[in-house]
Amino acid sequence: MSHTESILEGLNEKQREAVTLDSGAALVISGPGSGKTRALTHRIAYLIASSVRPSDILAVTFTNKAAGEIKERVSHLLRSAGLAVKGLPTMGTFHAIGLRVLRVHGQEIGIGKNFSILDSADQQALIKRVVADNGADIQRFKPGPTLGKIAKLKTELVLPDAFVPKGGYEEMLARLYRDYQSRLSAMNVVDFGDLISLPVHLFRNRPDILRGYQERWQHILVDEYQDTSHDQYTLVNLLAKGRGNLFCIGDDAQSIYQFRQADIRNILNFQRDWPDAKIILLEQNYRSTKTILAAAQAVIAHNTGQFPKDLWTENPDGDAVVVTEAFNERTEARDIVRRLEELKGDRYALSDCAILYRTHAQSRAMEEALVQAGMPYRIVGGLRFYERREVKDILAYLRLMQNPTDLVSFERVANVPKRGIGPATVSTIVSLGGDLIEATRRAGSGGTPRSQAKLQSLADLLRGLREARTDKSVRGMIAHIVARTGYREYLKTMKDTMENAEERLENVRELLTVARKYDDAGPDGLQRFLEEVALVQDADTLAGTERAATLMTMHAAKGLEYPVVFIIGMEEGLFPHSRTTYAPQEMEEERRLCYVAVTRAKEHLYVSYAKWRNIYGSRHAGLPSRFLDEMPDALLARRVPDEEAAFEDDTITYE
DNA sequence: ATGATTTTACTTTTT
DNA sequence: GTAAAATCAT
Repeated sequence: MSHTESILEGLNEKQREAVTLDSGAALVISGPGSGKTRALTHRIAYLIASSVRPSDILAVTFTNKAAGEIKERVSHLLRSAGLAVKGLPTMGTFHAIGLRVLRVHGQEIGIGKNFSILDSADQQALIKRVVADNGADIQRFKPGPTLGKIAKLKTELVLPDAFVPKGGYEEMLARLYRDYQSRLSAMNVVDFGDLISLPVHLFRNRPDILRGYQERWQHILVDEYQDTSHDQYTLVNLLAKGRGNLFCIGDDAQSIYQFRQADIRNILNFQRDWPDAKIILLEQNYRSTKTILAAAQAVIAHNTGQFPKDLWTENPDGDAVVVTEAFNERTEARDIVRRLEELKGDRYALSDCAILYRTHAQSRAMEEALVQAGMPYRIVGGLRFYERREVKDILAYLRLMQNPTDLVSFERVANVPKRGIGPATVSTIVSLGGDLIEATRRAGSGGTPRSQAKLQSLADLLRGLREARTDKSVRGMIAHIVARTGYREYLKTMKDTMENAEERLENVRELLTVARKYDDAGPDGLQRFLEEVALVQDADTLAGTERAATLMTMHAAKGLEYPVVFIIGMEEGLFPHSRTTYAPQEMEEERRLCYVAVTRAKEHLYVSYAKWRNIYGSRHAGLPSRFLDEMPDALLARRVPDEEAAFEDDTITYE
């Protein structure tokens, strides 16, 4: 058997067609459970088997997890096809690719080589300062939304100078944007948006540099194309305009990140951009029962302007979708726990079950019921590892070592652990600008003897840490920081419980484990470590292999599948969420989210709603979600559990 | 500068 | 209802 034959083995006709396409542009619309990753990985392996050099290939994904999985599967495919190739294609997230370009060409756009990356919380802190310092009304320019508007301008590739404000609000926004951006460069940092938009601007201004990348990446493949934003789209198109070999795969019906600037038009208008593009539809579903698939399709049919597709499956009909009306969120949760108990006795493990909800806040009632029943569970999302306070503190120290002008990091650690340096003093130091360690030292030569001493000791501490950078590994530096700052003692004195301090220390140890990878990296170790933690936010070791049910938002569930899926809180106002009910576009996105949630289920799907629900402390009557009405009755089995069980330990359920 | 108290706000979030 | 942020005493 030839190499290519081996790679094509086991693919269905459509998959094979996608994998073996000739050069040129192609769009593969891949329904849920239709083998999207399979098509993508086999395509890459096929190209290599057809003697394309691996280094000529660029594959772009949205998550590190996806990039890792593709890498893994491609090398496995190549190995089992008996192909010995040296090197693998360039595979990574949009942001990782952008970062690579910036590291090489930082000089050309004046950000140098040693910039660091601001994460979302840091951006938040910075924008607050900018809003305050410009005398903007905090009510009209709340940090989150303001940052959102700036991010949007960046994805639209509008630079501060090119932004033409209309009206007073935008006048101020323009000022804030300009100021925000100039502070970024003053600190020598970039935000996430810059990782994509700066390379695009670079390529537009420097065709010579673009040319080099076009030559280098002759085959470009993009995963989850429906989620690309305008700048990502432009980046891909600029690169692909070289050889014209562009392979995009995705599903317009699963576009659920428009609130994060994903632009569904990128996939819908693919043919306009690439008139000769081949379009292939993967419509066979290997995941769900006929019933589940039919329910999902019935819902999504209420949207307009999707790629027409007709999903089908050879899987059995399966059971009806069970629709449960609960009295309130607690009875809803208890009902699910009872159901989990039954399933557990049957042929399912808890790890086969996922409980999906629209908002994180909904997890609590569910958790309480699970804890009460002594049933193990794990929650995906919520507070992530790199967002934890202790981790951020240590990282801020490290970033300050790498980049002494990073004032966001400086502000974070200046008084952590508490050393009597308040906001007033910090802003004095910051206003001196430049190297903040140096600025601290200079600020320490004035003022009262008392504050002098404090500042000098902070300056000494930071200087000592920075010197440690030259002869210590990242791991050594973290240990050094913890030791020299008295961080351990600080954690213990915090008004937290003891176990909490222990848990926080455990997180610091976990950070050491991550850092170990860079032990042998030499002088670049720190920079590379900081890049990894900036770009890999979900470092939560997916140690969820134990027998536990999984709880997560519907967004977090995208790309996953479970034999048994529960969707809770199917009520108007919650899902679709009240904030989205009026704009048709957002309504359609909610519906796609429902489609995504439903199609996670392989064998059994349970959906539920509550007649009464506590939201922010007050009680609200709930109506079943319109999405339930959109599922044909023939596919549903409705039930209303006996409410007596609900009341027995629930005496204060009255008005 | 810091600890206590009140006010406020609150969808989703691959990087 | 909660948790973070703003405000108020010390």
